[in-house]
Amino acid sequence: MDTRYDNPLIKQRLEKAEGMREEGLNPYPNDFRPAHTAAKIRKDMEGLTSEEIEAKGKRYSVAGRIISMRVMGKNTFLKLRDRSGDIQLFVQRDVIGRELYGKFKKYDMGDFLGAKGTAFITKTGELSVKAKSIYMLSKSLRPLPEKFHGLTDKETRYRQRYVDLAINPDVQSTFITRTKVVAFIRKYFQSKDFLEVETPMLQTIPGGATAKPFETFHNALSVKMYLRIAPELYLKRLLVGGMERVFEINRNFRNEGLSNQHNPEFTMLEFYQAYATYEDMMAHTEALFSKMAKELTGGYRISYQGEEIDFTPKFNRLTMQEAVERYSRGELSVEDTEDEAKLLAFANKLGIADAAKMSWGKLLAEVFETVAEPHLIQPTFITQYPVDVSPLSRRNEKDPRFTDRFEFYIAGREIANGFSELNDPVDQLERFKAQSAECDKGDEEAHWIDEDYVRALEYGMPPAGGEGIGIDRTVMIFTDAPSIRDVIFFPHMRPERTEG
RNA sequence: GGGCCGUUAGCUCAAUGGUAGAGCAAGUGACUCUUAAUCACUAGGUUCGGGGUUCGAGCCCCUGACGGCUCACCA
Repeated sequence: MDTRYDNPLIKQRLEKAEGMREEGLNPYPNDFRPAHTAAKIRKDMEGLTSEEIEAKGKRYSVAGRIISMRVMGKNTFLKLRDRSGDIQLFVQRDVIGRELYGKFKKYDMGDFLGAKGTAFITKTGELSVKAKSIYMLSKSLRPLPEKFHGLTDKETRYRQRYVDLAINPDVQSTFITRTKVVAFIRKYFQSKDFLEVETPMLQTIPGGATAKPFETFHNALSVKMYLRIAPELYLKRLLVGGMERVFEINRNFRNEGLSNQHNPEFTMLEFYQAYATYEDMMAHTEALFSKMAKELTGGYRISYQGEEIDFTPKFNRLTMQEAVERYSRGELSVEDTEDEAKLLAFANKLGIADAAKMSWGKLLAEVFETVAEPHLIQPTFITQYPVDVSPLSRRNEKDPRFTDRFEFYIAGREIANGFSELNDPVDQLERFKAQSAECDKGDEEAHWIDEDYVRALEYGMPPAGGEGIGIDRTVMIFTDAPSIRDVIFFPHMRPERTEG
């Protein structure tokens, strides 16, 4: 049963639309072509006096959504919003005619309107368009939220993002910044001779990360498939094939919990460069973030949730062990972290669950995450990751307990993860097998054995560095967004109506 | 998944267990330079759903749905 028109506010508007049809007018025409935007008019008239503007007499045509309307007898002021911003429209009965003005007064906030006219400045100093003619372009049936408080209910903002975008001005600018971030990244890697590629989202062996995948099924092939948790293993197959510099910006899917920093599908940049190491990856990261800060904000310092983040190179750099020492305030020194008993005692003190079952490397990583991670506010590289938490990274030549891997932190969050790639097929197979054993022990996220990937490595993969950068989290930093939901147009939620 | 908080008119919010209100939006009228325009009048509600306690429930209890924050897991 359709109850939508029970709402008197919607019914009224519907009746207005029907009234137009009865008069032979289409409430949804598509024959008006605006030649100008609000911003264009502003730019044209910038710095001119009222007299100069009127003397120009240039005719404009604009279109947009009515976001406010003040009828004052024979005059009406309304604000029109287009993609570039807002422009005030001044409509007078004696200009557009008594009959049209009478109909026009019944237009509603939210309607799309086209107008033609000349620019002028009102007595109170606002640049406006004096309408010579107006056109209803699309009748809005649902009332928009209130003009002063706007729409603040987060659930409605996320579920009905179109309303959020239409009336909360900062929302569009957040997503415009998102687009700029992605565009900047493309430009950066293209300038470094990287090729943008696309690899499978549907995979039979979900690899390249440790995470629970979404499952699906391909009917024609009659095979179980998974939405990818990372593109990594495919991109490295491209290295095997001789594509020495590749990057991909695309969605990953992980069947895990949601939070302020986790959406089930999220966007990841991954890039791989032959004849490079994790040091080169850190250099790219530093260049990318510092240049991006400059391009987006004009400077190296930005504000995130009340903290100043400084992207002036060089970024901080600590080994994992050094970070533990520093942020445990010396309670667990670098030397202590070498002592498994001391490390375990400290982990227990921190309340890390199942610490006794963990290997030394896993324990170190857990302790690091608990004690140091939240303090890594400024852009910081953490290096020297233990081999047992790094199944795809190249071993450090001086200390085989570690890999040549780093993670990049901003505002206490992991933003990127990069390493010198493991290209020894024998070592890789052993690590897959070790992960497989973890899997048998019940670790649902342990890496699967990907035989074809090992076969690819057996043909020979050039030494390489690779990295993944979380795009959503990066955008959060540059838009001062507290939640990942604020930088994803349509964040996932439970369905709003539960029928059946 | 755990804990805490929330859900009342289109929106933003009120309401000791005692007739559910306001502002904006809407309708009617006034108004030829407004900026959250102003003024007058009018209309607008299954208080998230279900059950219970009570003479009486928006409020108390139980239960379900959805969301926010947070912890756990992860990027």
